[in-house]
Amino acid sequence: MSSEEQLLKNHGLKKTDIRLKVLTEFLQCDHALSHQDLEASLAQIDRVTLYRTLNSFESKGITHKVLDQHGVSKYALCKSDCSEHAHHDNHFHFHCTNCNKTVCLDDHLTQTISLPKGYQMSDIRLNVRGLCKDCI
Amino acid sequence: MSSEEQLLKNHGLKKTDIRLKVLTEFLQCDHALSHQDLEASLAQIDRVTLYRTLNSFESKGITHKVLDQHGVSKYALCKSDCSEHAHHDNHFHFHCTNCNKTVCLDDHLTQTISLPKGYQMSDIRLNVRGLCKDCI
DNA sequence: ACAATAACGCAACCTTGTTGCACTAAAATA
DNA sequence: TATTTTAGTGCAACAAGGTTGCGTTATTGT
Repeated sequence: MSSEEQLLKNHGLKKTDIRLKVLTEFLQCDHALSHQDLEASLAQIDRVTLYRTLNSFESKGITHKVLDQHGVSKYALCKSDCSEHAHHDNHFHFHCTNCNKTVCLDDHLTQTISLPKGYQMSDIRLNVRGLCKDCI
Repeated sequence: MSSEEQLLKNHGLKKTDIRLKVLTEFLQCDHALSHQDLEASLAQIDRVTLYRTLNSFESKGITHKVLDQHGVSKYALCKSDCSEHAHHDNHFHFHCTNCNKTVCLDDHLTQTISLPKGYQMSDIRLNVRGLCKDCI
């Protein structure tokens, strides 16, 4: 059974051509992919189906979503134990201001953040912007 | 001269009715405002003009832009010495997951972030999500 | 007061993303 | 294996956020 099929099975999703193709893209790629990226590499795929595919991957914990520097959604495979009800995607993300690629970083927040009185934190999104290795 | 007029003069923008009204909104408000917020409180304003107003405020350093948790632009007055060429908006922002209000926090990043080899950081966006004082 | 310049208002457009519905394919069951 | 259930797909239509072009109007420096 391919990695793609394994992923679908493990997360309780039916095996379909489109899902397998989209997963192949993710597995071959070292950065986060936008809807537009995927539409380009998988021509002839219906855009609505692709949106729905990305949404079910996210809600089943196969991928996590990150908004890039322009507010556009990008998706990347979850490293490990994300489940339907809890994403563990509080790691940082890097956005290249030149090529617009987004990559996951390994770092987590260590400093404490002081909030105004009465505020309650649930999670944190830290986005680093700059130039990636290919754009320096 | 009103604070609104002062702000326009200091940043080299012509004084117009619309700009004064938009600035009044910002001065009266303790959280960041979206285009939609402003369109609602300043009815009868042309939406394109409002977009252009917000863009010139940002490029002249009167306001800074922050993307909220859904990727929608919100604008808030800059605290002090932002100029045309350098925003100092590396402070954190808080997004309430209930009422969707965005506020500026005073904290800055103190921890160092390790990037992959060959990557270069230019700035950081840290967004805290949670519940604000009115939504707990 | 006047000319130069910047701002405004409108129409049209683009991109990202969603919803409804009819049709088709996957998988569970018999 | 044939059937039935269930989920996925494709299409049309729509909505929100945001931009561009262009003619008109207002602000400001002389």
